[in-house]
Amino acid sequence: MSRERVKRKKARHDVKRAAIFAVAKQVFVKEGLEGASLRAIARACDYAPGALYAYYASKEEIYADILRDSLERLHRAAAKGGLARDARRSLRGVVRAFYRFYRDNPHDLDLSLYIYQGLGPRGLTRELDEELNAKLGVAIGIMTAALMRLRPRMRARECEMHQQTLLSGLMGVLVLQRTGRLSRLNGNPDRLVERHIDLTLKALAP
Amino acid sequence: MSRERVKRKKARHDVKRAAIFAVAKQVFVKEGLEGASLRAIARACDYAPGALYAYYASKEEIYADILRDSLERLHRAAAKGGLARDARRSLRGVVRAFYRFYRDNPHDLDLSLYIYQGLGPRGLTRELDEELNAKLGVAIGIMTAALMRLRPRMRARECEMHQQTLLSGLMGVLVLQRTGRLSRLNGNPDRLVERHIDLTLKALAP
Amino acid sequence: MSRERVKRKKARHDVKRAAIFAVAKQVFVKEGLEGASLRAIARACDYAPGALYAYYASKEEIYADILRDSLERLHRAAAKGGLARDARRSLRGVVRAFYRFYRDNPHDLDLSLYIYQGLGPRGLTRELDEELNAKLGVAIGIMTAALMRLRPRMRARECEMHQQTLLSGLMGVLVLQRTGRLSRLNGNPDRLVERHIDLTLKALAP
Amino acid sequence: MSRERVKRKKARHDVKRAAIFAVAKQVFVKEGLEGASLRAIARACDYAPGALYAYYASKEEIYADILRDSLERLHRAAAKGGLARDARRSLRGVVRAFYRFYRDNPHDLDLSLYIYQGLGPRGLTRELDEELNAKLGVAIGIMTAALMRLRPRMRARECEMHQQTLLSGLMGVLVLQRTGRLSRLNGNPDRLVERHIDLTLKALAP
DNA sequence: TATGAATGAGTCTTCATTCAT
DNA sequence: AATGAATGAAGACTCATTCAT
Repeated sequence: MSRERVKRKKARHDVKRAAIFAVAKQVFVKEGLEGASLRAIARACDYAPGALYAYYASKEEIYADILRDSLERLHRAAAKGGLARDARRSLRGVVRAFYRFYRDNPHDLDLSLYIYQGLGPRGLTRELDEELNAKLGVAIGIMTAALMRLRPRMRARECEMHQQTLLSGLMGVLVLQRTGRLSRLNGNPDRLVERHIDLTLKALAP
Repeated sequence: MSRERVKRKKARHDVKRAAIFAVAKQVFVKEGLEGASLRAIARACDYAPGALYAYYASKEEIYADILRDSLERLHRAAAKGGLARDARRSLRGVVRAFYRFYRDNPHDLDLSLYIYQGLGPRGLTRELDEELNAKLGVAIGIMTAALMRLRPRMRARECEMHQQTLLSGLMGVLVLQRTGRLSRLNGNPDRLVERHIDLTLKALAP
Repeated sequence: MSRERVKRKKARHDVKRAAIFAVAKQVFVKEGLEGASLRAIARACDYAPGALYAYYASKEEIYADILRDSLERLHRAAAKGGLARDARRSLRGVVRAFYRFYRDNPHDLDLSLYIYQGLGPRGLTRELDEELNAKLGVAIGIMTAALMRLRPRMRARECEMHQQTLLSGLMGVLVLQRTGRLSRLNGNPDRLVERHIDLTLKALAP
Repeated sequence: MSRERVKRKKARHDVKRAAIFAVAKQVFVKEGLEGASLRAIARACDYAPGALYAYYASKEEIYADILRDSLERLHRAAAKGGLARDARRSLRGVVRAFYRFYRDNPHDLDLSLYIYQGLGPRGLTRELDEELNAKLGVAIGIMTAALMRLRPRMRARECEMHQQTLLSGLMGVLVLQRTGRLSRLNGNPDRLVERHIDLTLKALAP
C-alpha cells in the first residue's frame, strides 16, 4: 500500500475516532458518567458495541480521553485568563477563568468530581492517573505563577496556602451552585467568587 | 378491623421500616453508594429482596431516607457546634462542626453530591428535593444565627454573603479533599478551613 | 411461615436445582464442556440466564456439581466392583469397574480430562479442587486396598507403583478408545484392559 | 497469465502460508489452544485478521495444519528413537521417543486430545480425520517394526496386542501427568513408562 | 493481496423490580 | 408480611467471520 493510502486510512480512522469521541462526550453530558456506558455510546453512534473497540481499547480509555480533553480546555482557559500585565488583574483573571470554565461547562465539573469518587481513581491505570493529575497540576500552576508575581518573595508554603484557599473557595462555589444549594440560599455565585478573590488579595497586599 | 388494631399494625410497620432503614444506613456507610444495592441491603436485613418493597417503594426512596437522616445529623452537629457563649467561638464552632461532619462521614458527602446528579428514575425527586433543601436550610440557619450574634446590626444581604463565603470555602475544602486533589497539592484541610474562618472573622471584626 | 411450608419450599427449590443440574449434564454431554455455557444451559432450561443464579452462584459451581456427581458414581462403581472375596478377583473387579465406568460414560472421561486441562484447575476454587481430588483419591483408594489384600506385606512404594501402572494402563486404553485411535489400530479395549491386569497380576504373584 | 506466472504466484502464496503457519504454531505453543485465537495469530503475524482468510478458510483449518505438523514431528521422533541395532533397545527407544515427545510438548497432547472432542464447525473434519489417522498409523508402524524385530515370527495379532498395550500404557501416563493426577499420587512418569516397557519386554522374551 | 471496520452472537454476571404463593 | 423465583435489561468485553476498499 502506498504511503498516501496509508495516510488516508489513518486519517479516516482518526476522523471516526474523533466522531466517536464527540458522541461519547454528548452522551456523557446528557446521561452523566454512569449513563455513558459503552453500550449507550455505541447506540448513539449507530454502532454495535464491539465496534468501538477498534478505536478504544476499553471504556476507561474513552473516559480518559474525555477527561484529558476537559483538562486541556481548562488549562487553555486559565492560561488565557492570566495574561494581564498587572499582577492583581492577572490573578483575578486566572481565578475567574477557572471558575467560569466550570460554571459554563458544568459537566466537566461532574466529570472531575466523579472520576475520583470513592477512594481513588476507579478504573484508570496508574500512568493515566499520573498523566491527568499532571495536566491538572499545570493548570493550577498558572494560578501559582500569578500569586508569585504578586509577591515575588513569598515563601512556597504561604503561596500554597493562598492558592489552596482560592481553589477551595471557587470549587465550593461551583459545587454549591451545581447542586442547587446556592440558588436556595439566594446567593450569586459570580459575586461569591469575586469575594473570595478579594479576601485573598486583601490578605496578600493589605 | 378496629381503629386500635389498625394503629398497632401501623406501629409495627413503622418499627420494621425503621429497622430496615438502620441496616441500610450501615450498609451504605460500609459499602458506599454503589455497593448499597437493594439486594445487599435485603441480605443484611435477613430479608428477601422483595420484602423491602413492603416498606419502600423503590431503592431511591431508601436513599432519600438516608439523605434525610444525614441532613438531620448534620443539623444536630451544627447546632451543638454553635453553643458557645462567645460569638466568635460560636461561629467557629458551627463552621468546624459542619466541616467535621462531612470530613468524618465522607459517604454523607458523596450522598449529598450524588442525589442531585441523575434525578433518580421516578418523579419522586421534585417533592423530596423541597423537603431536603428545607432541612439543609435549617442547618445553615444556625450559621446565620452565629453570624448575626457577632454583628447584630448586619444587614441580611451582608450576612448572607459571609455565610455563603464560609459555606463555599468549607465545601470546597471537603470536595478537594475527598477527590484527592488536596493531598496532591500538599494541603492540610483542617488548616484550610481555619483559614477560611479567619478570613471571614477578620472581614467582620477588623 | 410454618415449618412445614419452609420444608416444602426447600423441597421445591431442591427439585428445581436438580432439574437444572440434569439439564446441565445433558447439555454438557451434547455440546462438550465448552459448549455448556451458562446461556446454553439456561436456554435448555427455558430460563433467562440470570435465573440460574438463584440455584448456582456461578458457572463453576455447576461444573463442580457435575464433576462431583461423576466422581461419586465412579466411586460407587469401583466399590461395588471390588466386593469379591478372592483378592485377585477383587483387584480385577475394581479395575474393570473403573474402566467400564468411563467406557460406558465417555463424557465423564471428557469431563475429568478437561477440567484439569491447562496448567491446573481453571476456575475452581482451591477448596473445591481439594474436595474433588479427595473424592478421586477415595475412588483410587479402593484399588490400593485390593492390591494390599493381594500382598499384605507389600511396601507402600511398590503398591503405589502397581496401582499407577494399572491406572495409567486403563486410562490409556480409555483415551485411545475415546479418540478413535484404538479402532483404527484394530484393537479391542476390553481385552487390552484385561491384558494390563494380567501383566500386573503376573508381576505380583508369579 | 502465463503458466510461469501462475506458478510463481502459487509459490509466493505457499511461502506466505508457511510463514503464517510457523507463527501460528508458536502462538499455539505459547498460549495453548484457547489462547491461540485467530486474532492473536494475526497479530503475531503482523497481519490484519481478515488477511489470514486468504490462506486458511477458517480457524479450524489452521488447527488442522498444526495437528498435521505435530504428527509429523512425532513420526520423525519415533523413527529416530528406533534406530538402535539391538531389538530391545530399539523398542525401548521408540516407546521413549513417543513418550518424550508428548511429555516435552504437552500442547501437542492437548491438541491431539482436543481435536476429537467437538467436531469443529465445518464438515472439514471427516477427511481431515482420515488423513491424520493415516499419519498416526505411520508413526505407530515404527513401533510395530521394532516389535517384529524382537520376535520375527510373532503373529500379527499378538504383535498388535503388545503394541497397543505399550501405547495405551504410555498414553495413560501422559494423560495422568498432564491432568495433574500423577503428582497427586506421588508418581514418577518417566519411571512408569519404563515399567510399562519392562512388563512388555518380559512378556515377550522371558 | 491485504486491510481494518463492522457485525452479531457470544462470554459471565449483577441488578431492580414484579408476582404468585 | 414475606418469600424467592423469575425476568429482562444491562454491564464490559471477545471472537470468528465478512466485506468494501
